[in-house]
Amino acid sequence: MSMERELLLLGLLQQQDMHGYQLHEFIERYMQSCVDLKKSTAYYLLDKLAKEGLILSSEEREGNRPPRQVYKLTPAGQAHFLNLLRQNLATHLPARFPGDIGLAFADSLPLPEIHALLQTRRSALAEALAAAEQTPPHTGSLQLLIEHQIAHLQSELAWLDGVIDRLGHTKPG
Amino acid sequence: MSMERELLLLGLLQQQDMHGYQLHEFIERYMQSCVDLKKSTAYYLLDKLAKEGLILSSEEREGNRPPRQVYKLTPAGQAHFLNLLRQNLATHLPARFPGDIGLAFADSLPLPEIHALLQTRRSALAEALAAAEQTPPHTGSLQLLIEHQIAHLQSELAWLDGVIDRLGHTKPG
DNA sequence: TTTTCCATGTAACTCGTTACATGATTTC
DNA sequence: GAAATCATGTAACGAGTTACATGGAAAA
Repeated sequence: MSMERELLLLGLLQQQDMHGYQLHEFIERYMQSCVDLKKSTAYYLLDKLAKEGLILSSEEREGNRPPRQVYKLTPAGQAHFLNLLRQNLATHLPARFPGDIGLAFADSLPLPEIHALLQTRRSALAEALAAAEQTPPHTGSLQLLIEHQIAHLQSELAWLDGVIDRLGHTKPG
Repeated sequence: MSMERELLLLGLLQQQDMHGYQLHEFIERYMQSCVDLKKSTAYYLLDKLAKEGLILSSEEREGNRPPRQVYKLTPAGQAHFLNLLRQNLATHLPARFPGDIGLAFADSLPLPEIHALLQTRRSALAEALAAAEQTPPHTGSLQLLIEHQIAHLQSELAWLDGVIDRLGHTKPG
C-alpha cells in the first residue's frame, strides 16, 4: 500500500481509536482534498495493517447497531507511524497536472473554440476556489490543508487567466 | 486506460508518426511534469489503441537498427483525439497533495523536529523550482507546461514558507 | 413502506508496474 | 571485451475499484 494511505490510517488511529466506517466517513468529509479512499479499500487496508501487527481490532457494540471492529495502534504501529510521518514531512512530492496534456495539444483546435473550452475550465476552477473559501474553519492542522487548497487554487486561477489572456495574441505556428 | 494517457499518446502521434521507444523517450524528457509513463506501459497501451482501431502500425527499419513499429493515427483516432482534447480543455481536475497528510499529523512530533524536517522539504522544493527555472525555453505549447510548473512551484514554496514561519508561534493544543 | 443510514465484507476485474528475456549495435 | 543504447515484448504481481451481498435500524 502507498505510504500516504498507510500514514493516513495510522495517523487517524493514533489520534483516536476508530472503526472502518467512521474512518472512511472522516476522510471523505475533511480530507478529500488530499486523498481519495473508497470504502472497500479502507476495510481492506485495515485488515492488512492488522495482519502486519500495526493495529489491533476489538469488537464493540452500541445499542442495537451492527457490531463494529474498533482499531487501535500497537506500539509497533506507533513507531511505524512516526517514521512514515518523518519521511513524509521531509519529502517534496511533485504534483502532476493532467490538465496540461490538453494544453500541450491545444493548437489542434481553432482559437475561438480553445477560448470557449478554457472559459469552461476557468468556471469550474473558480467554483472550486469559492467552495474552498467558504469551508468553515477547522481545528489545528486540518485548517492548514484548507489554506493550502485555497492558495493553490488561487495560483491556478491566476495562471489560467494568464494563459487565456495570451491566447489572443499568439502567432499561428 | 485513463483519458489523459490516451490523449497524450494520440496527441503525440497526431503531430508526428512515431514508434514506441521514441514516444516514451519524448514523454520522459519533455513531459515528466504532467505524466509518468513507463516503457512497458507505453508498448502495452499502443497495442491496445491499435486493437481499438485508433492507430495503425507499420514495420520500418533504418540501417542495421532493430525493426520498429511506427504508429500513425487513423481517421477514427483523429476524431477520438479531438473529443478527448475538448473534454480535457473544458475540465478542471483537482490536484491532490499527498504531502498534506504529514502536515495534518505534524503535532505528533516536537516542534524543533518538525521544523528541521520541513526545512528539508523546503530545500527539495526550492531545488525543483530552480531546475524548472533553468529549463531552456521550448517551442509553442511545451513552453506553457514549463511556465505552469514554475508558477506552481513558486506558489508551493511561498505557502510552505508561510507554514514554517507560523510554526514558531503556535499555541500547543 | 420505501428509502436512507449503519456496518462489514467478498469476488471479479482493470490498470499499471516490476522484473525479466532477447538480440543486435555502438561506444568506451 | 564490457557497458550502454536501440527496440520490443511477456509473465507475474500488486494495488485499488466496482459491483454486489447482507441485514438490522432509523427516518421519511
